Amino acid sequence: MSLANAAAVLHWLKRGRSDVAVLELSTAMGWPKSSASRLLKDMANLGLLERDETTRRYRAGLLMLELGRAYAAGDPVLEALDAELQDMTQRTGFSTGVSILDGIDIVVLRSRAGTHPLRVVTPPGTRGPAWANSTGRMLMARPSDEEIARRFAIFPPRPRPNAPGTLAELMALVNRARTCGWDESNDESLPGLAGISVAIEDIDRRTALAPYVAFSAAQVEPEERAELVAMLQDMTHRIETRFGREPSAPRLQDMAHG
Amino acid sequence: MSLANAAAVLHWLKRGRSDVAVLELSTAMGWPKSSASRLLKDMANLGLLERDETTRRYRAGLLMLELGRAYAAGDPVLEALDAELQDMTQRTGFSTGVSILDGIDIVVLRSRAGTHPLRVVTPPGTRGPAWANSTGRMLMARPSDEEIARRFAIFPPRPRPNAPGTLAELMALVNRARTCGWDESNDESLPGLAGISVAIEDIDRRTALAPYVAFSAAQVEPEERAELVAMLQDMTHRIETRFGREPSAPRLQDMAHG
DNA sequence: CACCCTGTTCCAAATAATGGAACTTTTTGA
DNA sequence: TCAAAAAGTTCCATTATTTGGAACAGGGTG
Repeated sequence: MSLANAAAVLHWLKRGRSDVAVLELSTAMGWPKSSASRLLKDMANLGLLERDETTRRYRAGLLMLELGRAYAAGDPVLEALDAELQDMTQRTGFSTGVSILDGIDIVVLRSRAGTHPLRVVTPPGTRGPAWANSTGRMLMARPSDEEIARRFAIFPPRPRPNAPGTLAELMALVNRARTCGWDESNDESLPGLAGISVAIEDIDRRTALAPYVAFSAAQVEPEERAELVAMLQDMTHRIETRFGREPSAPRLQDMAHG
Repeated sequence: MSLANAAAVLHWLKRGRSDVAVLELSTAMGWPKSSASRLLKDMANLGLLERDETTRRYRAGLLMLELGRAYAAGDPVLEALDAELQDMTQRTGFSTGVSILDGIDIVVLRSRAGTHPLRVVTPPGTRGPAWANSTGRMLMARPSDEEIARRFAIFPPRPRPNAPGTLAELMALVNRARTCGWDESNDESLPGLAGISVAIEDIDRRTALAPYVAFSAAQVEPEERAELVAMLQDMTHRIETRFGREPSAPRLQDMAHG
């Protein structure tokens, strides 16, 4: 089934290497050399891959870039968030973006780098650990406890010591996010990286979107963080009312946050 | 041949609609309903597409976003350009980016929106007419005249009155770009949009990259444009020397530019 | 120059894709 | 509210395509 094999190649390219050689693929997948060679050649001819003639290796094609751009393009809630976040980055200088939940990961849909010296760059398409992210936990506020428990049946290793390492620890954070309507992370996924996020329901796509602000953990004092929380909550409130929906989350509470 | 059909679906999604329904695809491709239904379902199961359960329509999947991000990621010249352009946007407030040539089109690889009120937003993956773009003409400075003539055997319609409409007009602009080492466009592809760009060889990828600045045509005076040209040329000069190559293009000349 | 490593081509056997028809579900409109 | 049309799905025998071992071709290296 060549389609399944082609999809396997793409998924394999997604996780890890940016490049594939024929023999590499052959051994990794356990396919005969001839099959690997033929499949890669066919995929390149169809525009799914590109071939570097000098190294004879294959990489993702331009088609992927173009299709990736179209992902979620035109979604009204997402576009509205994106526009507001751009203003927020301009006013505060911090990096901002929007993520969604995919299994136990978050995937960045939109982002822009801040103007502060320490730039946090997570371009659209970046995947990260949902359990070690404020965005991930805000998005996990929606699914039921059972659903979350099922996804984390085997709990993944902590990316950093600060991240939750057990289901109980994660659920504590998720519950905090549920009651407060916002969440923050500190040095949990990447060294020195901190973030604050909220969440908003996207009716069209039947998922939730999590707008976020990211900054250096050492860079921002608690008072300023409270300010950022308020900005994010005001933003979602504005957008929810604009799209004729009940503002869902409570606003502006409990800045102590544990 | 299911792989070819799947690729056809992806290319079809790229050009135009963001959505496909079964019957739509069936009629567009001339396939039986059953084949269209099966293929779309299979592609969704393999993660190439996503299905909107309410509308029963299919769209590109997350996989495409993730593979798109990886496109050209890690290419040293591209990353260097991207970093420098980010500074340039911060200093000047204008939108900047990097494009490549693909046939008679340009495709944006990297971009960021400026801070000026009129924002020119062309996210990575955006395709545009190379003949009606300063970036496109800078990139066409490399191929031979014959090669260009072959690509434009049938000359495409002008996107705007200002754009070249014949091969002769295009070649005049390309030759200007060749001698000057930079090019500008004014209201040629999109109403009121102007841009300036240069080009740099990318040895690794065996293509040329065109960094650009984009702005509102009415917004920027000739003196400031000269300034922008100098900034772009200094940037490429810096990068060329950093990567141990002869600076190729002449610098800082003929600002009148026709 | 010969060897090893990687990639390509070939062809018969085996497997998976194809498309018409029947069937189910959703939408339309009277 | 209900019937008819439209859109989508499933089924299955036929057909065509994928598959993989083996032989072949480059190309770099000692």
